[in-house]
Amino acid sequence: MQAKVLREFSRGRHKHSACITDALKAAEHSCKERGIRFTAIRRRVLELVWASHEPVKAYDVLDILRNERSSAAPPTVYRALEFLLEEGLVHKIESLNAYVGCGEPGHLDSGQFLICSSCGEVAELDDPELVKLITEKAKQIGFSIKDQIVEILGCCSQCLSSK
Amino acid sequence: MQAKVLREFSRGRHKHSACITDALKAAEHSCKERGIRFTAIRRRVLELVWASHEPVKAYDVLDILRNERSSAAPPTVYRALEFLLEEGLVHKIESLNAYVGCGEPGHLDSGQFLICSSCGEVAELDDPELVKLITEKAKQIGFSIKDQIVEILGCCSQCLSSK
DNA sequence: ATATGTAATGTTATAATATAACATTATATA
DNA sequence: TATATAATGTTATATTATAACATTACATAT
Ligand SMILES: [Zn+2]
Ligand SMILES: [Zn+2]
Ligand SMILES: [Zn+2]
Ligand SMILES: [Zn+2]
Repeated sequence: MQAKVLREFSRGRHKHSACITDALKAAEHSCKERGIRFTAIRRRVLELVWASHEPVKAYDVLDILRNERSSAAPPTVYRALEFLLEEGLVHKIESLNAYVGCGEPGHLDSGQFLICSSCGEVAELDDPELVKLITEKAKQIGFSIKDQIVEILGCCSQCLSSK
Repeated sequence: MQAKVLREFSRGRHKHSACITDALKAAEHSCKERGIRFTAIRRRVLELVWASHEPVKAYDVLDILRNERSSAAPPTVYRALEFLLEEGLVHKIESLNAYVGCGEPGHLDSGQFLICSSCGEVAELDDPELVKLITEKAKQIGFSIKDQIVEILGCCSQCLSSK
């Protein structure tokens, strides 16, 4: 069984503007469905997080936002990120203190992240088999799982083949 | 197949001083074997990281160190932690920005951490089966693994049974 | 024992990441 | 339109981590 890829590596040139518009459209839809406000700030922060396939730093988002909105300050960004995290629209990469857009808003389990140390991009998998094994292993020692963080460091296929 | 527990939850009262002395002894031995200097600062920082079964913050270590050594400053602690991380004597819990002692210095793979949100303690597993599955899943999409981070959040058996 | 190079620590400053607390404004709906 | 709630503005500060350079300790060769 192969893992489902929620968020891909960019794999060379592709029409990334489509990644962004898809993500925004999905977010809009998801929020509308849940009766939740997808404000201009939240939308713009999500757009900036999706600027590339690399994880984005909160203060890099802030630097851009400051040029557009004089009132932008750290809480502006962190509140928007908090909202987006809660709604499952972005994920935090804990080992990088950085954020990535979620390729499939609203999927249940938290994904597994592949981090390429060569190109810096991050992909997201959703692998029920892996989640299940982790759950079982924990259960065997009497531990009850609420959430799990899986961040896999290495080199993506694109970077491997271009060596 | 059951995961090997490298670092246990404390499971109620136990002679924790033995955990500390064991860890220091193991570290001393490991460093001697590798011809590496286990200085007083490094030893003391490791001892403080092992103060309990909960992960420890760098600045909490620093606060204690300052009372013992007037020259203690952030680099004092971060350098010691960096050394201990490199030697496999401690691990960083990325999702908490905190550090735990390694229950079995020198084991090869990075472990899997169980974080109890009730008591705050952290256990470490070494499960080759899990490592293997993660490696295979990554391989299936052409990704080559260098390292992996697994942090499992939930509730430990001790806390579950005391509810 | 002394010189020499390297590793470790000291010291000061600052960068990077994140939150607290309270004021103001916008939005929904009664 | 009044009211409650959610969102944003604003200022300050907490937390986590590193840069850069000076000094000291240690191992080893002479
Ligand atoms: Zn794209
Ligand atoms: Zn890559
Ligand atoms: Zn103990
Ligand atoms: Zn517990």
